[in-house]
Amino acid sequence: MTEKRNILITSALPYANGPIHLGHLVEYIQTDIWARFQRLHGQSCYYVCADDAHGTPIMLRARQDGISPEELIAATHKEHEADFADFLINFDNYYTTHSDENREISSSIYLKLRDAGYIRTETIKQAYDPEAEMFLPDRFIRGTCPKCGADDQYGDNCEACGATYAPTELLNPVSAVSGATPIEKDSEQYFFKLSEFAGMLEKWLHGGHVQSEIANKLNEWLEEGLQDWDISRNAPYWGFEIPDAPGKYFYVWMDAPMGYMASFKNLCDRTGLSFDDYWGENSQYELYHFIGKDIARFHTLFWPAVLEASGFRKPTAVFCHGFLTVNGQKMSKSRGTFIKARTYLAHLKPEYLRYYYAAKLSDGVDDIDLNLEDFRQRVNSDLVGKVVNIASRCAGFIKKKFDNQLAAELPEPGLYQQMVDAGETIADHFERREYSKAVREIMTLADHANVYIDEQKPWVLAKQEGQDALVQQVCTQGLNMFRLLITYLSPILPETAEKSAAFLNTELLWDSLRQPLLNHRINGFKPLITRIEKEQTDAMIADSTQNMPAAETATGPLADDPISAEIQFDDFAKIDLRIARIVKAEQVEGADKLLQLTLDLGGQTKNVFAGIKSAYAPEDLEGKLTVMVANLAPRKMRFGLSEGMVLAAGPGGKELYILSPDEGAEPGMRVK
RNA sequence: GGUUAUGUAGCUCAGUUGGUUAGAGCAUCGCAUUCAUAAUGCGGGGGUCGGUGGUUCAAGUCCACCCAUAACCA
Repeated sequence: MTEKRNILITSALPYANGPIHLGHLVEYIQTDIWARFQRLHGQSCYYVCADDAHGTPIMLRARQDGISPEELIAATHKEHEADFADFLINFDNYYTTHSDENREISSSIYLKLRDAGYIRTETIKQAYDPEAEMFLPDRFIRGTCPKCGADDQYGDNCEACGATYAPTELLNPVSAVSGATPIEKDSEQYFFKLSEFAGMLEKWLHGGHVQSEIANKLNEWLEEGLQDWDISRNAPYWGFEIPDAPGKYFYVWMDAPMGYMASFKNLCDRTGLSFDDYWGENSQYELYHFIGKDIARFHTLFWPAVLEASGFRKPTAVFCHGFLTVNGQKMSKSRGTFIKARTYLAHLKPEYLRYYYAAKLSDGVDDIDLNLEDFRQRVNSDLVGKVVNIASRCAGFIKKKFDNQLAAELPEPGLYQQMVDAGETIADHFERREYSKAVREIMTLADHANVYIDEQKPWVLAKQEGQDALVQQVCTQGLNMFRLLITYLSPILPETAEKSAAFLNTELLWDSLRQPLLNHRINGFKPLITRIEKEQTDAMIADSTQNMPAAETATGPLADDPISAEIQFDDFAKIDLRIARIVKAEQVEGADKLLQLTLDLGGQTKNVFAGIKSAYAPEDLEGKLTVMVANLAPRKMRFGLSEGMVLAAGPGGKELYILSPDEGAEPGMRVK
């Protein structure tokens, strides 16, 4: 083997004001698999992380809960650590940004930046809450969007129309802290001169340190021109005070990435590792940050520039991943798809999720979808039906007939060798973070193994005289193939790998796979993974579903389009609604949205142009019963006379739903 | 609104520099099998590759515009 690599990797620091959810776990699982793979492959790989424990939201949240920020972050730290441990995330250190190490590192980096002339101050106007006596981050100002008029929008962008703006442009702004109207107030801020690093960053981003999609994005920012970065916040603020500036604190995004260093420093101090070997300016060791695509800017612009400016090495690479959707949509508390790590664990084993994520992760920044139906079927079919089944169908014979003793040779060494050789491709996929390809490759091998057993039919041989030796050999072949597969899967399924090692009575090491297990006594087989039942995922969703108070339901048909003014019965009675059968439906030449319908009212037919082309094909409508406004005054349209309306609901486009009566209704009947 | 991505079978995804009849897994259907946690094997059906134009002998792949989704916009 070539010389051992020295690797340090990190996952982004989760914010210490809330629980870990399945979206977070995409990243921790992705990183953990990579770390485990590197170690399994004989490399030195340290994996550190920490809670991101500073900033206004934590300060306010603690205040709201009536506890100190220290108490809040201590409690959250405990929860986070337990969640990660139970998802088998194997950190070498899980620390916090609110630590002595981080205070020292961020202060010393700041002083280096200042002494090198990379810090300047400038007085700018900022939003200020006169009642709470504090400056307000954009997110803590709410008001009416200046573009679309939507109420209760954040100070930086509108969730309704997507517009971005300055908090000062917001109409009727209020502080989310006190409800007071914010005023503008001068404040002296400390800026890091990011603009001086444009040349370095330009070079860096083309050096293969980021994915192409991220490089494109960085290019765009560089072309716009880099502005200096405001790294200070005013008291009251929860964080570290800037050494030479009383009342000024480091912006949370300044000391958060330094938390990577601080966590590692803490590990070094405990274990005797050399911090400088990893972070020194000329370090030859590898450093990787796994992050979500939303925080690319902080890790690929600010962070390399700060490291460069303060005499540290820059990351070897920053790996971005996409977001998690559940059942094809954004996670939603009201749909029950905002699933906390803890809630998941109450119903399901962590390895199911580790496997499913692995089966979908690539080296790209695409979002991945957790489709719960697919999740169940995929995990059951791949892990239980294919992989573990190989062990399960061989183990019985070895136990019953051969007292758990494996044969002295493999009947098909060629097949075994093929699977050993495939390990190289699989390792390559893991290395390049193409886990989905690695998984597909491993499952193809599992298919081969099952085909082999199916062809050899040990259950038939077992009933034949004098074939015992062959039965033993076939099952030995099968179990050795299982050993290969589960070793390849061990970065993804550490617990099952451990159980399998106990079953096979051996260690699972990538490098010893070349040598099959022969003349070897194994232990009794117990089910290694059980199937996911639909009840389990259903219960998890039910547990996650929060009935949102009506006030918080920001969107939805009723919120978007409130109920109209009250009417009297007479008003309603004027409308003559009738059941109608669509006897003919056809395209209207030249019309974008219309279909021409011929409606039978039981003896009388009416011609109606309906704007439902985007949602219905004519052939799907013919023969259907629906409801029409029969006494609507006819209206001459470009394509002919329309003699009524059919009733439909929905916002438009593909989302249009025409009404249909329950069975038994007949054309011409009045609807009342 | 701008930018960067994404849009391929019911579901989840592959499709290299444009090149025969667009692939896989799961689901579904049929057959076989019963060693195995109702697991396995063989076979079948299923797609106008988001839409519309264009470049080309040839477009899922390149270009333009449009639609939808996501992230970012200090």
